[in-house]
Amino acid sequence: MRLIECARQAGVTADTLRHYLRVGLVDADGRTQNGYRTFSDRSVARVRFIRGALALGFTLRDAGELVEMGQRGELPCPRARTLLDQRLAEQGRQLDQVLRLHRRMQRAVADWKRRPDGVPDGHSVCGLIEGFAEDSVSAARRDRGASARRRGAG
Amino acid sequence: MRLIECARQAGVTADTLRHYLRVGLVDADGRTQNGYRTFSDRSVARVRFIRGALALGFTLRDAGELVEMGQRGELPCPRARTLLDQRLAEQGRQLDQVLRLHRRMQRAVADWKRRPDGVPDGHSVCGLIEGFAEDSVSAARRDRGASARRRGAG
DNA sequence: GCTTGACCCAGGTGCAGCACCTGAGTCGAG
DNA sequence: CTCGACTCAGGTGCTGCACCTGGGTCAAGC
Repeated sequence: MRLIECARQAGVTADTLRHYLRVGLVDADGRTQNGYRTFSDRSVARVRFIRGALALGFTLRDAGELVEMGQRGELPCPRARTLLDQRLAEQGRQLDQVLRLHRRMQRAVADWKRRPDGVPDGHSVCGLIEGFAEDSVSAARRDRGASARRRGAG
Repeated sequence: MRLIECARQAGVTADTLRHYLRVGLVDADGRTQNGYRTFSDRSVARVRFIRGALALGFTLRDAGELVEMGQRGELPCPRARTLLDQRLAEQGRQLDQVLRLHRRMQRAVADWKRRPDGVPDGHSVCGLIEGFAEDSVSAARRDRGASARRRGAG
């Protein structure tokens, strides 16, 4: 089958499948004379696996690693357990940050209802943002500092 | 002052400031003979404003728009209110998806504790992921469908 | 045989928001 | 005049695709 049929059977767009080809997560079986790629059911199954992995919070790189282990005859499941634990922990931290940002935004919306628009005095761009910034920037700095430390440790 | 000093006073890295220069959010005052960029206190203030905006959930593009309005002598605050409402709504949807993913991942972790590693039978890559996929892929498809509809409407 | 139109192809670029890298310049100390 | 610590400018890489360009395919109709 050709690219679009493989994509359809796997439930992804042609662009998505092409992306997986580019980064080496999926290989075509071969090429027709005019250069079109051909695919088999195995490719469909692999794309489905990748989508399942993404839906569980794995990265594309993780999915590639697991696929390669399978190809080498190793058992990917233990590695999958380890990775899932890692990704869940990362997700938790990310979730934390999104929640923090969300609360900041809610506070800003509420706060701004009680404030007039700033005057354009040449020093400030937007008094609302700058007025709110003293708290929120330092809060954001704390957040970023924490994530930077995590990256450094990882 | 030179690039790194401006960055330090604004509380960002040199790379971040260079990024803002590249995308046109900040301009240097000029160049020394050897091509080094020079900055003034106004640049520092602008970078601080951008960081404040980011910390409130605005995008870099939003920040650029507000800055330009200020330069044209318009009052950016009303626009900032509108944008913040938009960004907060988007954030809420994103938060929703992250929460969904988080719960999926937690369910998978719990589920996998009761399951043995799959056998490498040549058909499947990782039985754990593929066994969990039937639910989660369709759930993820619903999620993506919803976000795609939102993109289409926006 | 030739065009029209609907689809499909491959490979390139763009997105957000930077971080990292390369190769070169600067500048005081020895 | 060399050494080393620091800085500079501009290029590339990251994630996971979506969109674009310029062409090929193929059946239907004249």
